[in-house]
Amino acid sequence: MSAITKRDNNKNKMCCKEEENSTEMRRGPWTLEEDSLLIHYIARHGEGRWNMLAKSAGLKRNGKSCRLRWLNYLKPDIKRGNLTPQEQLMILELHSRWGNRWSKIAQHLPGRTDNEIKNYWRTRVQKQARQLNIESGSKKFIDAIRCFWTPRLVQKVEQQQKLINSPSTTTTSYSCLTSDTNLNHVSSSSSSSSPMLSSTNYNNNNINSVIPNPLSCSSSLSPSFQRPPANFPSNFAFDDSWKFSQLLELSSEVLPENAAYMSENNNGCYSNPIHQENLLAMNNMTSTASGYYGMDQNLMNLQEPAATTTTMMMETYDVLPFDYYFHQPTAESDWALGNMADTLWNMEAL
DNA sequence: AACTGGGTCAACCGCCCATAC
DNA sequence: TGTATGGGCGGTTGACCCAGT
Repeated sequence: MSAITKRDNNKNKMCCKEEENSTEMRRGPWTLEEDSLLIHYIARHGEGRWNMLAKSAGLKRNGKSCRLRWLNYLKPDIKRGNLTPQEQLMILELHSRWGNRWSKIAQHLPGRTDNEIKNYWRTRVQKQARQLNIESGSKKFIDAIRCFWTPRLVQKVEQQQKLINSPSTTTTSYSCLTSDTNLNHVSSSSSSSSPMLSSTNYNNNNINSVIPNPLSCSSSLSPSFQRPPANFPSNFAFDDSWKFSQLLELSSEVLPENAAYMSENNNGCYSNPIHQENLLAMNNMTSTASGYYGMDQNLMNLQEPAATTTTMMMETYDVLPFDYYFHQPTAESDWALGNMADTLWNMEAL
């Protein structure tokens, strides 16, 4: 049932309450009349100064309530309906970067509100974690997302693209996350964009090679973080010509099978030395380290993105493919990967 | 038909920060 | 510098829906 219908159901109830407390601020569900007042007032005078706006508009609401109603429900560009796989994928990606920074995440999902994303995370993602009896934010949870849910969503996106594109073509335009301008604003002043999320062409065969088969995932993975292999190209750099397919090709050629190591801090959180020792050295770029669900951001020395939006996004996304590539599940999480494979792979999108 | 338990999501709460004075 | 106010944010609540019994 839509919120409007729900609101209508409450209308009589609220009206009665309003009569009782006519001099007090109203609370609870908004009526159509209130919505209309707010919409028309903002259309004439614009947003902001919410307390004053509430009074001027003749609403018996406090400013915060008006602001919330407008931003989460009435604003014209609010997108309705279920989150698409692309959007779900985006949320997983961005949450891995920023944690529960819902408003920040919402900025990169046009038409979606922080409240909606927060609800999605709590009702879908955390629910799945509970059902699997794993703590959301735990390492097992991270592995589950990386090894199963994300590839599953990527596959869904891929299937959608196949439907859109000619079935005869062998190369798919992986533009899922920019197709509806999700990231256009992110890299607005630069031609560079997220390796994982950018509009990038890649070969279907390579896609299949990096989407782990859940049933073989745990057995084929090294039990810890991996150093970049010795033959990893030292001149590899993220720049405008960077293509996701490059990494996919590398993944099949130089997937490290030894020199595994990991570090663990006092809190049992894993730090990723790759960022400090290798990626920084190789690519001379800013480490964003944390990136992983539930990690202590102080311990991980998470730096808030700098100055411009473009810079911020480049800095934060650049590491992503390496995270997915090198940050292999640990031995302790192998149980999860093995035991959860069937459950997760058969699971509908979050 | 009535009840129940779980899921969803709009709305609220409380805290924090920035700004004005 | 201290205080008041506005606004933003993440966490939580509770009304409602719906499927199962």
